[in-house]
Amino acid sequence: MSTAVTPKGERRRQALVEAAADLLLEGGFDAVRHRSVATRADLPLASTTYYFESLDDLIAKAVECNGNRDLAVMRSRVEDVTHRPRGPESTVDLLLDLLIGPSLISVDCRDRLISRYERFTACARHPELRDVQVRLGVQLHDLLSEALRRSERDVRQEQMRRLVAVVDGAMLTSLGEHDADLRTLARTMLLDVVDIVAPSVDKPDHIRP
Amino acid sequence: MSTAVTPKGERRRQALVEAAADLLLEGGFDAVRHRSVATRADLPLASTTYYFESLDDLIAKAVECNGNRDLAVMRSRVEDVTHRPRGPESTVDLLLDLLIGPSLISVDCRDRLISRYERFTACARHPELRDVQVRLGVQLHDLLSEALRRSERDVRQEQMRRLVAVVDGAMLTSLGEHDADLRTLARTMLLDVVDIVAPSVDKPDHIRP
Amino acid sequence: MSTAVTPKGERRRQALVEAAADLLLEGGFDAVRHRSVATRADLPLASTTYYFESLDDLIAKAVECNGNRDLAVMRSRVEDVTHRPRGPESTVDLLLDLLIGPSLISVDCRDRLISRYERFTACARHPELRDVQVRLGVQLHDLLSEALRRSERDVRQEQMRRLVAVVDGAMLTSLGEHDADLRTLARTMLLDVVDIVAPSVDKPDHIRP
Amino acid sequence: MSTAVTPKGERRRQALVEAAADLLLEGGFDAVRHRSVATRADLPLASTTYYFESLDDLIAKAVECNGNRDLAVMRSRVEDVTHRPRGPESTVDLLLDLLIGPSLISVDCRDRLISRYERFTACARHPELRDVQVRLGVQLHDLLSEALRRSERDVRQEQMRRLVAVVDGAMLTSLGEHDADLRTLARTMLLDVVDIVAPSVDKPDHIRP
DNA sequence: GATGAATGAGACTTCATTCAT
DNA sequence: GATGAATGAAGTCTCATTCAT
Repeated sequence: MSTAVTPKGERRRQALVEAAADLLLEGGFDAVRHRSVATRADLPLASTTYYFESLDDLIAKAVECNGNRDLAVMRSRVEDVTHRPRGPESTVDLLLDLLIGPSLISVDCRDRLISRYERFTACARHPELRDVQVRLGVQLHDLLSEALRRSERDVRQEQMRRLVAVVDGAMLTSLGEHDADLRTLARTMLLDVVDIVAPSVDKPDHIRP
Repeated sequence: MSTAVTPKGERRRQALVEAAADLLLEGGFDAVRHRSVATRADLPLASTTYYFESLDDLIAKAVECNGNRDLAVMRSRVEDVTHRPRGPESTVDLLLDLLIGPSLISVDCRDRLISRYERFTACARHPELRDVQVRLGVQLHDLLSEALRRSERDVRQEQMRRLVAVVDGAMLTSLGEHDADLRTLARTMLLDVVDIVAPSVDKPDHIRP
Repeated sequence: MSTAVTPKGERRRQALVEAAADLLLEGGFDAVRHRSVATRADLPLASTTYYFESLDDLIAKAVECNGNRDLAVMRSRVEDVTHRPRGPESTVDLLLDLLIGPSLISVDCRDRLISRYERFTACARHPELRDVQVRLGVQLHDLLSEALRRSERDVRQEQMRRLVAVVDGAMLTSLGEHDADLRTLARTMLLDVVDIVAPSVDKPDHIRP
Repeated sequence: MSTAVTPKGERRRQALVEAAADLLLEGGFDAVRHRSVATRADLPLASTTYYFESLDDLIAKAVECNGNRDLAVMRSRVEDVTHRPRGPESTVDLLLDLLIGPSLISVDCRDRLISRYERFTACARHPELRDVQVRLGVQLHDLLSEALRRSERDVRQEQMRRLVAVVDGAMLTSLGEHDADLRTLARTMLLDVVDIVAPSVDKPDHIRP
């Protein structure tokens, strides 16, 4: 009883959000139903409508939850960032470590990635999700800035956005491929860009004389 | 009756696919239902299960149809490609003209774009869609190669893929933003990359003296 | 097989309407639910939405059905009308026989009456019921005209409407009373009016010299 | 604290009854729900079950409340009754002024009327409402008697009941019509009756020489 | 006394699919 | 071959009421 006690209601609400987030991760938006969420959280069906105005509301919360989980995972990875070797290749790997993770062996990891991109496309048809998404985007970029600063790389915001876009584009493409090794694919593509961009990534002072 | 006549059945099947594709475009996957498709095609409800094994089957065909439509639109744009001015900026605009279109005024155009990215993420959960997607990807790249060749730009396959990835990543990001001007956003980002990549894209010696 | 065969679907639809009409009669509007109707008609739940656009649609049909039943009952009573004795009292009884029935012993008969007046008030909040109600009103008045003509009474339209209004008002009032004998109450009130009106009811030529 | 202070509980109970009465007026019986009443009264949901045995109990109180409001409105109209001109037409208008009001422009006024007749029919299915209704009926007739006495018209109880029945019947009928002008309709019908009944209503000798 | 929390029952409706014709 | 008819399963959501505090 040393930690601040979360009121029971809030705990249940959170349990529902997390159940919904899990389902979202595992089965996409179609898997998030009142029934499935309630069952997963081991709570009565009616609790899903008691704690949330509508299913869309619950889904929005689940989306936010997954976004925050995504960020939390990345944040934990930032801890290990300092004192890395320099060089373009290392910068690329650093970025991939943060955005994608060390490898994609676990299904869970792949699901998290898929869900991330489903989140983007969902925003197109569901404007109510955009606020969440924008907030998550800001945090992501702060986090990446922090990571690059820690590793003493001087990468500008714009460069960073561009590199992230390349990763996103690469991931997106590979979602449509059979047995794609997402990380390797993104890595190749990223290196390809960075190869040329490199001077500005790791040695900013050399780029424009 | 010696000429190639599409049998009535085949015509109907196609009508259903196109109706489904329209719905997919306008309302996403959730909008494609047996009923809605039949109504849109002005055909009996049962024809949707008669001509297709299941709804998923019909959806797969609709996805393919929309992919082909996407390609057709781009193909028609390739016609106007020749004799363009050179320079990185023009290359970027060329690419955007092909991938996104001259502008995004019409809702229809925005829908086509959204649908394109929904297609990618859908593949992640529905492996049966990947074959189609791979085939479409190949054709897209052939088409882009052709376009660049026509405009006498010497861009390598890998560079092209990378630039497409940037566009895709940029588009994806902007789907999650309010009132995003998709084309301008992609353009800025692309120019940002190309600016540096430029040497290898169009006559490097002209960019940096 | 000598009668025209009603297609099965139409028979089922009618069965649902009648089940709904029964429930409407017995329990009022609140008693008409998808489930209750389906159960009563011994048909699957989904048939109620298959045959009717919505519950409101089904209710409207049930209302019409009950209205027609009401008219049918009255019509059958008209058969016995001819060769009645004259006199104001007899005119009143004739009207009551038609509108209310010979007595109110049976619950069924009371329900029919209650339902009739619920129909009126329902129209106030549900404009979609008014068309039906207007149509029924016209038929009622034709029927009453016919009845009075048969009994060789020369009552004018306006007089008739007025007398019907008295009956309706009396019935309405007695619905709010305990153990009210609806018919007797209406009779007293009607006689009270007719007493004075009488000359114009049964001896039109005497009323205005 | 010696004066008659309504305890807080009683005030709240009354607030709930009035909220329910408002809803009853505006949306009919279907609009009276625990939730809607609590929200309208700006009181906790549970207070609706705390202060009333059941929803039906609360509804009964709301019905009574609306009945009393109806009477209060009429009572206030009685104030202006004295020194009216005589004649059948004026008697009719007096009655209509009391029962219906000067005009039906406001929605609020129409709602009050609809609710009045819904009250009658509700009694048919809900015997627990009849006590209230009987009490209201007595008060209405006292009030009408008073009004007629004030205006120095010598109308007998039975005549009055009969005239009220005509008004009620006319109103009921017009609820089922499109765009009905309730007051005009009732007026025409009433005049039609009174025209003949007149002798006993106001100075018979003036009507028929 | 009062109420926030909670929920079982049931409301209306959609839909993929089956099947007899 | 084609389709109108039909339905079980499941969807979202409302609501009267109970109960612990």
